[in-house]
Amino acid sequence: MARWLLIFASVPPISSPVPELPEVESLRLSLLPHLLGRSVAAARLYRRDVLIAPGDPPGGFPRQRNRATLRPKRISPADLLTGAAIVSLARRGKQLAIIARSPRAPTPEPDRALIVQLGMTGSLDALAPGDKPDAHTHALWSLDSGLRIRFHDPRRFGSLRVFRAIADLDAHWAALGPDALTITDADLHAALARARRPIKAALLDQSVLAGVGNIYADEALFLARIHPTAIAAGIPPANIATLAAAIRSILAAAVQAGGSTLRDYADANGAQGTYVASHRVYGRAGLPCTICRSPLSHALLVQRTTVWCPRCQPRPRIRPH
DNA sequence: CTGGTCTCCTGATCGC
DNA sequence: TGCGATCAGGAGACCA
Repeated sequence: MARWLLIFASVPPISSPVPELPEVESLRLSLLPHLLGRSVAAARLYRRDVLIAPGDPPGGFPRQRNRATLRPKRISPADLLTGAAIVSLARRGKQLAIIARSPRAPTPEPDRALIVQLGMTGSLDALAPGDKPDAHTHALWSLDSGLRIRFHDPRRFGSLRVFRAIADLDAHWAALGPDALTITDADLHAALARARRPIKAALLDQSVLAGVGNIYADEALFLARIHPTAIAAGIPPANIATLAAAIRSILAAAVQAGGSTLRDYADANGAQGTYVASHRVYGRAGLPCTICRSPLSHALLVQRTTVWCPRCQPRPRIRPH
């Protein structure tokens, strides 16, 4: 029993209300020791609409009102990794890939993968022994170790994506921009060079840069003192370099914080998620800027709440052609 | 091709 | 106390 508790306690739910790159990376790191080398003894799918498989209708499967245990046609048990051995966990942007090898794979190389996309409210965590999957549990994997991992997502913006070959996963990820955690000045400059739209919109586009969401976009722009509506391609290279550095440092700090959350949680004091990112602008509209004390501005940009400091992030002057 | 808008979904919060 | 309205947001569909 003690062993069970130890395993369970070290696979915590993610800490942030909205999983972005740091939360996914923390999740990946926390899952590694439990999943690597393990085989999937059984997998169960409760909602077909969270799964995206080759050949599915464009726009995804019809939304399902009620939860049910499924043995869906056109999906083999192997698609959910049943019987496969987990070889590695990879991340690109906010996507987490479970890479596995089927028992009778023709080569020793991994031959399939499952991408977990957490969306807004998704999580991947251990189901405590004795607990039953609740209404928001959409998939459940039982490992040969006895550990049960669930995909939990109340709002169902998340998804599971099936890949029957590693080449297909590579192709899927090739459509994403460079990973934000290690973005270089040159790569960010190249990614934004032809973007004639507000920098905030470009940063949120995963095909431009993979891993930045609404929270970190605002935080990085604040740190780099760039106005969110500045046209991306018109931002001077020096400022783009500052922005790249801001993105890297903010994300890296948040990944570290995820690690500290892990340790806090292992203390079993119930204070899981005690780390709350010290946001400078996100969620602080109208409050004083932490640098100049001006009230922070806010507006809707690309359908997203956007907060910035009108003094620290001055609106760029329109440059004539 | 690019970029802007709509839509999916449900828990939390707010006003009356 | 209750209940309806509103909001939040990732990313794919869709359209100009």
